[in-house]
Amino acid sequence: MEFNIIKQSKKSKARLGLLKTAHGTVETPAFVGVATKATIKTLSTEDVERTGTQMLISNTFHLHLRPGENLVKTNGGVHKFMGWKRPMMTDSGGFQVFSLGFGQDHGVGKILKKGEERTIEEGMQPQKIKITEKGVEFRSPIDGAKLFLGPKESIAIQEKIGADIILAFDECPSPLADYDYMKKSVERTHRWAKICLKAHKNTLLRQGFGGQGKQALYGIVQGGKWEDLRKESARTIGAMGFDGFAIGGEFGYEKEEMEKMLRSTLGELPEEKPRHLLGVGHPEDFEYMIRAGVDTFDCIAPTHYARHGTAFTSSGRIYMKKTVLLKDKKPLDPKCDCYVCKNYTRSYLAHLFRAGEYTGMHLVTFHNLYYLNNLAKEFREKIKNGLI
RNA sequence: GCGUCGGUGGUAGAGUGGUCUAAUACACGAGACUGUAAAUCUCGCGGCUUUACGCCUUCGUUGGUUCGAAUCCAACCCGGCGCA
Repeated sequence: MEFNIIKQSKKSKARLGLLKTAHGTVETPAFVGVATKATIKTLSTEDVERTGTQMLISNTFHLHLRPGENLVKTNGGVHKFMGWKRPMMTDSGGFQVFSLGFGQDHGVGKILKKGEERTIEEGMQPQKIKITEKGVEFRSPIDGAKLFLGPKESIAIQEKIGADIILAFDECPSPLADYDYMKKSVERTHRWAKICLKAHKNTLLRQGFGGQGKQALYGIVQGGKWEDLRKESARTIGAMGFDGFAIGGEFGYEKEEMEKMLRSTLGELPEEKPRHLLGVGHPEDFEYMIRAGVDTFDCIAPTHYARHGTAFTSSGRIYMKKTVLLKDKKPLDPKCDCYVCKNYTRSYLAHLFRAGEYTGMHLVTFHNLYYLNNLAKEFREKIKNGLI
């Protein structure tokens, strides 16, 4: 993997870049589609290409559970397995430490709403999983079987899955974590990062080091909403020799606060290396993330929301189940060039959603992904033209 | 015409003397969702209001029994089935 910054904005930290991998080049800033189980739900891989998606992220934990990394490997790796020709990354399973742990216990997402008062203190453990120095004991959501995932395991699995970019195994701490919990958690994530780096280096040495197919490894910065922890984490991870970086966890409530936190975090990382922001990407997030200097970012919103009936459009969100839409013969988004907007009416899409037809989810998923990819493209244009 | 079974909220369908505005499901309405536990979840769904488990109105219609009826009785109306 190679990363070239083509243009650095003078107005902000935004930059235009080219992320080159063995499976092609990603023009950054770019939206990364979430293909957790090696598929964008409801779309064929060909459909995903047609949405303009440049890169996908799959998940170590989920592919390990099913079908198992060995099966992926015997199919020639995840690209061949799913027929995807463009770049790919895999998440390490770190997010599942949160979502299957404290996230599920407290019914909260990674970004907290204002007014939440519960806290997680140092030493506390989630109900369903157990976090130790070695890693995390999980229960399979499929059959309840006991599983263990730690830094070494995660890297070994990701090497077999074979994405272009893999991530260090981290703890994605709950936004409810207090300062002391966060501090300990970040320190452990740093220790795990070191183990991941060493494990992957050993693999590369065994393989004869380098070559076009060399898998890049990103370190993950944590620290929650505390600026000192974020900076410390960025400095520590930034100095370890990773190929790039990912920012995980939550970092504030308000968009302005998030931008500020992101900027100070990214300010501690080596400029020349790519930064990926994990799991943030509502349309409203694009501007501040890109202005802060984020190169790539993934988010389940376009695909997840689509299946739940929410479309992202140039005039805001549209809820597909509203009765009034049945009488609306306009395209989903008149300003969009995607084939859904060119060929179908809101009326028809609303009908499909009311009827519970899969095609509705498929079409809105397609549109949402197209819309976000196009939005990223518009921001690249803005950087190019010095507007942002 | 006789016999028989049955008529419950938008629909289907529980309930067979008080704890019934009436289970449950669906439909409908309003929300939520940011490295996917998720084609999911939450809330509302007779009316009114000082939003309380307060008042009023509802279980085909009318009348009756009872302290009290969706529940028991009578007549009537409507529907299914059987026999003429």
